[in-house]
Amino acid sequence: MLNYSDIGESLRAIADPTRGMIVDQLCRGPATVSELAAPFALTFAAVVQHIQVLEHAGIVVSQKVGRVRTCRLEPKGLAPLAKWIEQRRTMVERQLDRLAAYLNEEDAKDT
Amino acid sequence: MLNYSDIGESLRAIADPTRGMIVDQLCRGPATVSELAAPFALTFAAVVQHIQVLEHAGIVVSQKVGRVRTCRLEPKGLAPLAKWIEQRRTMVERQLDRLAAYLNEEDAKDT
DNA sequence: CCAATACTCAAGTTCATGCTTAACTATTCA
DNA sequence: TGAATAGTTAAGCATGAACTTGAGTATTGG
Repeated sequence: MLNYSDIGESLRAIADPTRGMIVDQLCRGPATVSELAAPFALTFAAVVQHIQVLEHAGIVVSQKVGRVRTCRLEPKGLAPLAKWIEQRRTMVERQLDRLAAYLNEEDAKDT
Repeated sequence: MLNYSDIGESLRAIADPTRGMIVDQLCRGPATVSELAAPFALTFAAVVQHIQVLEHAGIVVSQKVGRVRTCRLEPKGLAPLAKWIEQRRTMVERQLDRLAAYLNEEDAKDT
């Protein structure tokens, strides 16, 4: 069972609006740092810092060729997060099932 | 296609460690505000504020009976988030497939 | 009815994070 | 070689979010 400590960092990484939109952008394919920075009304340095956070969290990988750094999403990066959410969703479903079963039981007693 | 604006609030809601652990706890079943507060070295008020954030984000629902408020996870609360992540994961997979196909093509040319 | 419980709310403080500035390195190209 | 491009890094500022305090309401039990 995954718990919060397993996903905290990636969660905090994508929780920032700018970083969330960078992920959205990288979904459409790899991009350079300049390309990623272009849509934002931020300094270059700010965007670089965001990319560093995403890389440290294992969500983005990059490689530098010459003076150009190209970033892309790490395929396995979002996997633990997906798993954590899915685990919680199924547990809540099971809770609902148990509740329904309990209510049926009570109902049967009454009649 | 979901984009960041659709999930930003729920993402920011669960990105906080305390709130993440509250969600973890609620996974095991409904709990009162006092029960949720117990594990933390925080004031009651702080935990109440966290619960309010989770409720506002649609992740937690609660009802008050007498003086006791009982909280549980909203089954649909994490659904958009799960969908957003899944969309991104499949898009990255497709990128990898395209890359593999391209590399195979190049390979064929060389031989 | 009084005390204890369970929670609510408002106001003020503190601290982390995001942002900018500015100075720097490395690469490309004319 | 010199200028432009692409990115890196460090330092400091500033805003918002998390937290505390303190005072309040509503409910329960003896």
